[in-house]
Amino acid sequence: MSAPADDLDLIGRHTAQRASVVRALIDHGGFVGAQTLHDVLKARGSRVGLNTVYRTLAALLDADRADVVHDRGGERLFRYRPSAEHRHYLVCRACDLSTAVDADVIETWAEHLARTSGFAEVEHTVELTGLCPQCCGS
Amino acid sequence: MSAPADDLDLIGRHTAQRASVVRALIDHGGFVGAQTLHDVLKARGSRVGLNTVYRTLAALLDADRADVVHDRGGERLFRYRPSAEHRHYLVCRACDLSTAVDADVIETWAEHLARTSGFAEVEHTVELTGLCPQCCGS
DNA sequence: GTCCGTGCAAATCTTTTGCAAGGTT
DNA sequence: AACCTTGCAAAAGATTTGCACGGAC
Repeated sequence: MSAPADDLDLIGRHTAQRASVVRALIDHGGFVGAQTLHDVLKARGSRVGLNTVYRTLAALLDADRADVVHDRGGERLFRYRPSAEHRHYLVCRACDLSTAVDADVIETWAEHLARTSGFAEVEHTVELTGLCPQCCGS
Repeated sequence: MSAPADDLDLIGRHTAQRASVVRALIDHGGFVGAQTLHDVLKARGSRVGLNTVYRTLAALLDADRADVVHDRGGERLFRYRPSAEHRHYLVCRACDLSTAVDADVIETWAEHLARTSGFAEVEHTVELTGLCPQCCGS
């Protein structure tokens, strides 16, 4: 079981609202939209404002404790990141199941590109989607 | 010089509006937002509706004649793709200068992932940003 | 002539912001 | 007590949609 308190230290003051947002994000286990997370919290009885959800997620991103991808509708989906290390994910387009993938190749390539392109402060985003074994069979 | 007529064949009927949208996208040379493109067209005197710009861009994406990236504000930026082949770009965060990069490594990695992950129809998006030589010096 | 594309405006949707009230340190 | 955080509502911004008209085939 994770300890949201550790994460809260990274994103500001300890409040019940932020704790419940972080807990809900962790419990969800995969990528989830801010509005969906808000709905989940409401269903749980947590009276948390939508903008608090947004701000908490933004703070987690700032602290490198969350990853973000764009879904096809332009909505941003967030996923909790237990460690502070950079990660990439393969997400199922049908059920949203997401799995972290080994992307050392990408990191190496990105570093090489940073050195040879003349560009500074090179950052990269990699989004992988597909149909998971469960979904491509059905 | 490119021939928009060839592109129009891919996206539906030949109309002056679509031609001007495609022409403007090509002339721009880099990534540009739909609304900005609309402004450019207005400045040129082309009375094209914003939704026509959106539809034309969507049609180009469908036909693999355009690439899209997300800027930090959530806006989608489009770039004309002369050939139908898959490409990746390194975009300057300051001036939007974009250059295509050699991403064979990525393609190979993505294919490998598709074979080993159990996922089907794996697609990938790679977005690279940095500060170009012009901008990181200033 | 038929059907698709266009334009205008309104609607939709996500995300951000203003401000007073309440909680944290 | 000082300052940050919350919540509500409204604003902002991008993209899509409804519908009547006009052009393409």
